[in-house]
Amino acid sequence: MAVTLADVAARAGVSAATVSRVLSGNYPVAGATRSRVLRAVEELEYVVNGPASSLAAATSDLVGVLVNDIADPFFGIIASAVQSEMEPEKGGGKLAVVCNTGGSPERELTYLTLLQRQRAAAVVLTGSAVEDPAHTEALATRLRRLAAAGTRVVLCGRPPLPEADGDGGRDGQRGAADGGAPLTVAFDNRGGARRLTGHLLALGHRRIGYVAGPAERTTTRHRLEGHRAALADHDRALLAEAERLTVHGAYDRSSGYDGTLELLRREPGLTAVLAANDTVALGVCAALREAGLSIPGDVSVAGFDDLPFSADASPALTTVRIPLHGAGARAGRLALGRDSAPPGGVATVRTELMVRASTAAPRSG
Amino acid sequence: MAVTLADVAARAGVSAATVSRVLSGNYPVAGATRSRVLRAVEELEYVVNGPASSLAAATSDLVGVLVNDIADPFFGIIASAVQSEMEPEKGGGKLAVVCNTGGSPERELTYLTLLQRQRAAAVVLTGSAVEDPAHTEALATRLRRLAAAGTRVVLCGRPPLPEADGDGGRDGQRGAADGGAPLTVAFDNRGGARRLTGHLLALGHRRIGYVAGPAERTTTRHRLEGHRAALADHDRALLAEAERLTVHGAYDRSSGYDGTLELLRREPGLTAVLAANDTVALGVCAALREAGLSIPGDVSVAGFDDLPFSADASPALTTVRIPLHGAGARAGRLALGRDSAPPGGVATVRTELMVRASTAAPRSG
DNA sequence: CTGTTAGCGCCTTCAG
DNA sequence: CTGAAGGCGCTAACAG
Repeated sequence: MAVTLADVAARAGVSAATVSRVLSGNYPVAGATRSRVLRAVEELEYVVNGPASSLAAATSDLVGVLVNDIADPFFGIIASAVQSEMEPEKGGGKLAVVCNTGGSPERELTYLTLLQRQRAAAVVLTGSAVEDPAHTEALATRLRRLAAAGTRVVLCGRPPLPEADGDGGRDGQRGAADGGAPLTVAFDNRGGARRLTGHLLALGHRRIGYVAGPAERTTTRHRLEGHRAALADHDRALLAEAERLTVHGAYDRSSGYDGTLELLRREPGLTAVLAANDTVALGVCAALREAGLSIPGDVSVAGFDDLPFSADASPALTTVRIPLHGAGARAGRLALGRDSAPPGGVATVRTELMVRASTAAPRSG
Repeated sequence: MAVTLADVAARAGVSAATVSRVLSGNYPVAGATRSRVLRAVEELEYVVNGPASSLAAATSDLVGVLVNDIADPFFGIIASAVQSEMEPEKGGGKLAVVCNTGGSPERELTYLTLLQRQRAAAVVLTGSAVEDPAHTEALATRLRRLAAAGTRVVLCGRPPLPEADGDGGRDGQRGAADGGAPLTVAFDNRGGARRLTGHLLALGHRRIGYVAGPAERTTTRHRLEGHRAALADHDRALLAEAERLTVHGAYDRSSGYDGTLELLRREPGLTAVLAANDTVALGVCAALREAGLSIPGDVSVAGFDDLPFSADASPALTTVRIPLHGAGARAGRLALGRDSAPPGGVATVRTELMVRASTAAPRSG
C-alpha cells in the first residue's frame, strides 16, 4: 500500500540498508549514491514508517510531557518551552507529546503506561504532584519501570520523589543501569511564598486571608508553608489565626471568587488576600470588587506565578515570578540528555517577588 | 530485555496469539484462559510494545493536534477539549499529541511529516491558517497524502482548504478512498466581528481603531472583513478611514500595546479600539491607561474569543465568545470518526457578542 | 562504502 | 475457542 524502503531502494538501484543509512545519516555513504537515494525518496514521496523503525531500533523519538491542565498558561508555557528544545534544528528531532492529566492521578498513571507502551524516549512530569501515599507509591513504581525500560524521566515544578522506603539498601547504588532517581527541576515555592507574605507583613498587614490550592498537592503545601513560616517569623501569634484564614480550592478563577467570599464571612476585617496563583487572584479581585472593596485601598491582593496577564491586570498584580519558560527548557534539555544532571539530581529554580499595584499598606487605624 | 508477549504466553501456558487476543479484546477467548493471561500480564508487569503492534496492525493510536501557540489559552482550551474526547473511558483510547507550531508554516509541515511517519490515526489542525499560496499548496498536498495514508484530517478554527485548482475534474468525485476534503469546524469570525463593530457603531462610535493580527492569517482577515462590513453597512464613508485606523501585529499582548500607541499617534481623537483578540485587548488597555485615558470613559475597548480572564479584567471586557471547548470536542469526535460528518464537511460554530463594561457610548461632543 | 542476513514484537490469516 | 506460521518495514551486525 504505502511506499516502503524497499521501493525506494529499487528505484535508486541500491539496497534497503543503504537507503536506511542515507536517511538516518549516521553512517558514511558516497555522495553520488546519497543524492540518487534522496531523489528516489522525493519522487516516491517516501515517508519513513515510524513504528517499524522504532521496533527495529528499539527506540522512539516521542517525548511525553504530562501537564495538569493544558488550558492553563502556567502549563502551556512550560510545555511550550520543553517542546522548543525538541526542535529538529536544535538537534532534538523528537516529537513532544503533551498529555493532559486534568490533575487526576489515575490519568497520570494511564498516560505513563501509554507512553511506556510507545517506548517514549523521555517523560517530563510537570506541576504539582498529588500527595496521596498510595498514588505516590504507584507513581514511583511506574517511573521506576519507565527508567528501567530506558526512558528518561524528568520532574519539572514538583519536588523529587520521596525516598522509597521499601527498597532498602539495594537502591543505595543509584545512577547505575536504572538511571537513578528522576532528574528534577524544582520551583522554590516555599521561598517565594515566604517573601510574598513578608512583603505584606512589612506593609503592615496582619489579617491576611489565604486562598490555597487543593489540599493534597505539593505546590499547595509548599506555598502554604512559606506563608506560615513568614507569619511565624514575624509574630507567632499570627500563626494561630492562619488556619482560620485559609481556605482551599482548585487552581482556578472560581475558587478565588468563592474562597474570598468565605474569607470575608469569617473575617470581615481582612486587609489582604493571598491567592494560590494568579488565576485564583483574578477571582479574588472579582469577589472583592463585587463586595464593594477597592484594591489595594481596602484590601491588598497578591497572586503567584506571574503569568503574562498579571502585569496587565488592573490593578497590576503583585505576585511571585517563576521563570517557567527557563525551567521548562531546562527540563527539556535534561530529558534529551543534552544538559548534564544538576548536582544531586535536583535543580531548584529561584522565584522572584514582583511588587506591583495590587498591594499597599492597609488603611491606617 | 523487556518482557514480551511470548513471555506472558509462556507464563500463562498459552500461545502468543491468545495473549494478543485477550489484550486487544476483539476476539472470543474462554473466560478461564483470559483470566490466566491477565494474571500473567500483571505478574510480569507486561506493557504492550506500541511500535511493534502499530507495525503489525498498520495503525497507531496517536492523534496529532497542531496548535499555533500552546501557551495561549485559546489553543489550550481547544487542545484540552480535543484530548478530552480521546479518553480511554470515552471509547477513544487514543494518545493525543499536542504539537506547537509557533505559527510557523515550516514547522506545521514538519510536524505533519512527523505525524505521518508515526502513522497517526488522525490529525487536527487548529487556529488560523497562513494564507501564503505556496504554503497553502504545500499544506494541501501534505494533507492529501495523510488522508491517502488513512489518517483522518480535521480542521478546527480555520476555514476549509481552498479548492485545489490543479486537480481539475478528477477531484470531483470526492468522498471516495481518499476520504475527500478534510472535515472542518469553522468559527464564524466574520459574523462575530461584524456584530461587535455594529455594537460600537450603535453606541455612537465613529473613530474606531483596529489592532489586527498578522496580515496573512485567515482569522485576521475574516475578523477584519466583518469589521469593515459593519462599517460599510453603517456609512460607507467610514470605510475610507478604516485602512488608516488599522494596524497589524502578533496575537499577543505587546502588539496590542504598541498598536494602540501607533493608533493614538495617527488619530488622537479615537473613541474606541478593537483588538484582534482578548490577549491583544489587554495590551490595548495597558497602553490606554498609561496614556491617561480611561476605559470606557475616554476610549472603549473590545476583544475577541472571550477567554476566561476577559470577564475578570477590569473593566470586564466586551468581546465575542467562541465556544472553544465545544468546537474542540467536536473536532475530536470527528477525528475519531465518532461523529458523523457535518453537511458539506463544514460545521460552522456560532459566535456570540458579550457586552460588558469596557464599551460605552463615547463622550458626547 | 555497500549488500546480505537476521531478527525487533506483534497481529492475523489459516488450520485444528 | 486455540495454536502455528508468516510477515509488517526497518535497522544492525557482518561480510565483502
